[in-house]
Amino acid sequence: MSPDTSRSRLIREAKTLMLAKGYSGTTVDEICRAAAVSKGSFYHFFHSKEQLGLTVLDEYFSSTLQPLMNGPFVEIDDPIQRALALIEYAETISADIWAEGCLLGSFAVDLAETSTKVRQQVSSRFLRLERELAQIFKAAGLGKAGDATATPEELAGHFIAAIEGSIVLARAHNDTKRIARTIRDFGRYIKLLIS
Amino acid sequence: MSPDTSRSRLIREAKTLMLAKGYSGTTVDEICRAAAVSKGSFYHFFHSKEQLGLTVLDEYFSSTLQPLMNGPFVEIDDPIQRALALIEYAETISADIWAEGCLLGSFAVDLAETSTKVRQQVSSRFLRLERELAQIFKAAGLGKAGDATATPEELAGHFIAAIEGSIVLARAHNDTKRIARTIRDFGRYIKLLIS
DNA sequence: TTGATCGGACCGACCGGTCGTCTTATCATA
DNA sequence: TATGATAAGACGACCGGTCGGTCCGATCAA
Repeated sequence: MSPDTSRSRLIREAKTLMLAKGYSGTTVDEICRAAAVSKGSFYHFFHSKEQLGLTVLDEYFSSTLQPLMNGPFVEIDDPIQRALALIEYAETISADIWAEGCLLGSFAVDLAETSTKVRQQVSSRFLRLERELAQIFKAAGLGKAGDATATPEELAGHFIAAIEGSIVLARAHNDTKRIARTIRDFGRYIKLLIS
Repeated sequence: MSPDTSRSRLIREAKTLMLAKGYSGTTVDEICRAAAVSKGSFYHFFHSKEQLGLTVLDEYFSSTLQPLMNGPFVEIDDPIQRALALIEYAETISADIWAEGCLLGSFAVDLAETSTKVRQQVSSRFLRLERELAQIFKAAGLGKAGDATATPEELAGHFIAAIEGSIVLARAHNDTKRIARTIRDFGRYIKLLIS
């Protein structure tokens, strides 16, 4: 599963450290030390710290965020029940997958005005999530009405924002449970829209 | 209003730079250069970078976030209309006050695991906002019912999370309007709870 | 033998922070 | 009104250490 090569160790330790202290707050020396790899080896595998960052971002998305969209809810046929199950699933696993923060959000805050390349990667990955969520919400019949109702895209944006924001608050208050609580409340909103 | 002393210039430029590049990504030399102040003077006014950070945090809260809670809505007598006006007010001014990000959220992400002092300051200021919001929601009769309804505190937490998260997404997508859009959608939720 | 992998000394620039010195405003005393 | 003591403010060279990144020789499997 995780091969434990020098390269994979560098990525893994970089992910942990950057989640804890941000991109700028994490040094290459520190990553090398944690991965028990020399600096020469580091620059054999990555030609810059930024390139490692992009690689870590990719790994984070496909190993942590993508699985979220492949939860058990995908097998539910009724689109309304599927949408509700998705939110419930997110609530259930939230404490596990976001206990240390979210790398997309962290990189967005840290690097949006510093590295265009990172910003674009973060943006496109958030958009991918948003599109998938909007599709599920739309299939559930959400956001079809006139003026006063949200579009599926707005609901998806609200959902992701609530999650990302609650991750920030969880860090600030040192209280992981906040994430699940906020997701649960977003679920109440969706239930109101359905009924 | 803003005195333009060396000290105030240091705080102002530090705020701008730290919003743009985060705490770790901003150096003391850089702040001194932007404020046209020598390094000796910097350490005459602040005995460390962290102390400047705490000062900037304080200034940011009282000059940017506290005014949000003193908007025109405070003069509305009907508690329901007041709650709705608060959300609308937040939506209106969101593009202005959060165009460059939110220092509370940024510091939470950057420093929560590095500096206990900063984390506590961020936490207590988020809590202050949350309590005030919860009070307004509670007065509007929100969250009094049984099991299936959110408490005023949960709604306030959801509101702040949605705002903080949308600020992160706005940075990621380089699109400030996202913040207002998310706040508007939270307003729809509150309207549903009222009716 | 060759190319991937690894090791770590080394680089110039920059980090947060110190220090001694100079200038300027304040103010009691003569 | 002139004087001298005091202190706040300003300055930038300087400190040891660390930054991201380079370089080249050693090691190892094919």
